[in-house]
Amino acid sequence: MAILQQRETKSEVMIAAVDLFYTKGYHATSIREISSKAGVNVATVSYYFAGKQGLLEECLLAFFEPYLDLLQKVADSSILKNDPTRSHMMEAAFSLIEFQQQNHRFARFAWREVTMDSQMVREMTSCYLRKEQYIWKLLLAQDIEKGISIKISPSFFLIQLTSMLSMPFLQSQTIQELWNINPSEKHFTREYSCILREWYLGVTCESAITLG
Amino acid sequence: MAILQQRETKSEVMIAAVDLFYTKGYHATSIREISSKAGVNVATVSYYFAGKQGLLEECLLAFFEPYLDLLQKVADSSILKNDPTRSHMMEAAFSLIEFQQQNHRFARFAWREVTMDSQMVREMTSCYLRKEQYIWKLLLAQDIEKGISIKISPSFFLIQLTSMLSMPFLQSQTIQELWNINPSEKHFTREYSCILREWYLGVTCESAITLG
Amino acid sequence: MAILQQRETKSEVMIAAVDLFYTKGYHATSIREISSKAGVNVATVSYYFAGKQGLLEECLLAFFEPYLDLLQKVADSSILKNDPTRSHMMEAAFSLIEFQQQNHRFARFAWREVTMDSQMVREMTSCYLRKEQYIWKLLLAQDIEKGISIKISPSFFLIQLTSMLSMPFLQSQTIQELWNINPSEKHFTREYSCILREWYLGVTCESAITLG
Amino acid sequence: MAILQQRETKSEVMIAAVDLFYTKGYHATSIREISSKAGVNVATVSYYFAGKQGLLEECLLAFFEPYLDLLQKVADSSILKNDPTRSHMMEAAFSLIEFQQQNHRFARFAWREVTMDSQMVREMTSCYLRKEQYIWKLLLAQDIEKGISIKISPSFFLIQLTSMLSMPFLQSQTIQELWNINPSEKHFTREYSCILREWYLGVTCESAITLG
DNA sequence: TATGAATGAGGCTTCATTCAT
DNA sequence: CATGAATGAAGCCTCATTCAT
Repeated sequence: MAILQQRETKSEVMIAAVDLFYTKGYHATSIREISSKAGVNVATVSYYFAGKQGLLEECLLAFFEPYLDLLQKVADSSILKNDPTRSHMMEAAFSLIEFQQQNHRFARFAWREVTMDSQMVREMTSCYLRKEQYIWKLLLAQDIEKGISIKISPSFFLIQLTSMLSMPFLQSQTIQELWNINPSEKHFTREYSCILREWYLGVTCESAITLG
Repeated sequence: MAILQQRETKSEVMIAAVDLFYTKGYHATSIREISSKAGVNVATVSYYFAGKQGLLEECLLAFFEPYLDLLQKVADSSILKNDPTRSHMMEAAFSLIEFQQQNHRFARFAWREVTMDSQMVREMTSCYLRKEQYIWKLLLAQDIEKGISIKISPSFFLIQLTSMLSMPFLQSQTIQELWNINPSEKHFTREYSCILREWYLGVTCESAITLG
Repeated sequence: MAILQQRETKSEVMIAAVDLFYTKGYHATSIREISSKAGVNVATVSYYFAGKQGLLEECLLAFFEPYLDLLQKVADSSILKNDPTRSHMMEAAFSLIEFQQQNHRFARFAWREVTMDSQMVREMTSCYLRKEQYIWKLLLAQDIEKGISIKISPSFFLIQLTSMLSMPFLQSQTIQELWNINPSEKHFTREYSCILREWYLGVTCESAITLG
Repeated sequence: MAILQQRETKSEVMIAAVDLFYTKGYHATSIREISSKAGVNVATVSYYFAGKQGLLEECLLAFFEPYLDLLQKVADSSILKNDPTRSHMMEAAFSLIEFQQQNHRFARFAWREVTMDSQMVREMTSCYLRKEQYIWKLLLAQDIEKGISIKISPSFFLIQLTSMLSMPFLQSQTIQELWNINPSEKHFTREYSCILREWYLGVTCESAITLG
């Protein structure tokens, strides 16, 4: 139970932190705000995360790790099943949209923070984004094997895809205000998958593949 | 000459500021860093911009104002010429890419800052982004009149277009590291216009229109 | 004991603050001076008092609250005893002189600060001085009931009395230099009570009342 | 005319300064506020007064010099006329009240500033207040010669008198709020002279002297 | 495990002043 | 005479952190 309590306190701090990072950004948020929002003492934050930077790292990991795990999982099962009638690439995309919608605060904050260039961010970029790229290339290769042909160059295709995955969360305010699409609402997943699908149909040639 | 000198000092401060904001973000940058980079006294910043926030505002305006002016100018001339063989929408897009490439630091910093939700940002969003949206809708309507038909819904089309305009600058590090496309280099304009064109061809039906 | 330690640090800061406020005035005193005089860190001041203004407020309260409490206490006991042979009004005056002599630094600083017109001062004035006036009027009415008759109008009487209570502390330097009466010395209480008594005898008609 | 213009600018600055000193005190007032209130450039203040402290000194002199001159003038004429039916002491008091009422802002600010103990204030005190004391003693001696007898000790008498002369201006807010006597209004002179007269009658024995 | 006291560093701003014009 | 640019110093405050408990 002691352990549980620790877990609880710790994750409450993280939730409060992400909430504030999401709104104001990492540097504009003080650990005093975080701790008071979480209802714990200021020292507790340093105690659990060894400083503010440690908290940031854990928060970023708490987003990127499951993000990559999910992508990996979809890729693995896709290889296992090897269903020729489905674009597992699109399936991965839909999953990631759903995951991000469920953690949209994490998503916005994480993608924004990756925009800065501190040493820590560069290290994370090197580690996670490369893995992500690797998996996408794999999935793309698989789709192509299945007979899907893309009208544009594979590089451009992947750039467009990956940026479409982060964009609505990163620029959520703009998106929401101008187009009335809100990544914080549940049905966003369905709506945005629709947009993705239309884009996909636009840039690929028709084939026997169905989009889940 | 006195005025000139003032202008010089002031714009040197702005240049230094944008450089640092671009790299580390607004809140992580201290005005001491800015002033020492600009080679002026700390107090000079507050003297010219009435505080750090004032500096931020002027920097944002220094990006969004010409950005919108450019878009407006292209829209105006497009209406004047009314050349049925050209997509003035794409021409606008190319111009904005070029403008942003020439001011890529401004661009990254501005789009990132728009990601935060402070009061000031919200006011700017209301003012500038709405105007931008309005012009795009106008241009789109014109293109459609000319006989271009888009395969996806107009809303989705504009969302994709506008996010493709900011994305490479906002996520420049990721883009560069993974795909070796560098928005800070001159030839990026050409390369990225290429990507845009392919996307455009993918989501529109063939027509007599040529893309400049 | 932790609480004790806190109290100690906090009150050491207050003592240092009043010492400096007394000498140079609130605005001319920096919290650096205060903290260094108190032997604590600069941040400690803001930690305990939430800023310089908070320190000022607590210092003023630390004077006006006991001041009013004392007046109230004398008034209460005066009503209880209802001794027809004593002017409880004068007794209250003597008590307040003694209290102020014991805290003459507080007194000078407080009365001087009340001289400024900031919002905070106005609020304090509204709160404390009105209560004080109310009690004086009560005491005066009681004295009159006992048969004391004042030669001058009650209003003028109270104005003279109250200003004689604060004057020697507020203008202590002048008083001391010119008349060699020093509010910081213990025997001032006796001396000044003498002055008060003479004044009182001058402006009231003789009666059976003795002045304590 | 050039000289006149200088005079005008200079005195406009002084008027603005006293206005602000009166309200917020010397240290809480910045020369930027003063200069902007006076409608001149910041540098002008340092130009005319050789710094902020110089401005303070001139403002204080601008009060104490005419104050003392007035007192001296009344004393001189009193000696000349030597009218046995008038208390020239009271006449001096009435004159000083009138003078202070006409310059009530100066008065409050000056008496308050004398409350601080900086080196400059001490020097001024030494110079002016001693002269004042000297004249009062002279006038008192004259009155006594005329047959007026005071019930209280001469020292106490002078202390009471001088403090009654500054008190209403120094503690004007309190006085005004509690007793509705306003030193900034013209008729205050008459009202307060009345209070003074009653006090005087209380502490002196009846005589043939009339109070103007 | 969790806290409150206390701190040193640094941040932003304001101030009074100077200097060239 | 009067000004605007620019500055160094200082002011207040907030921050992240540590330490004893």
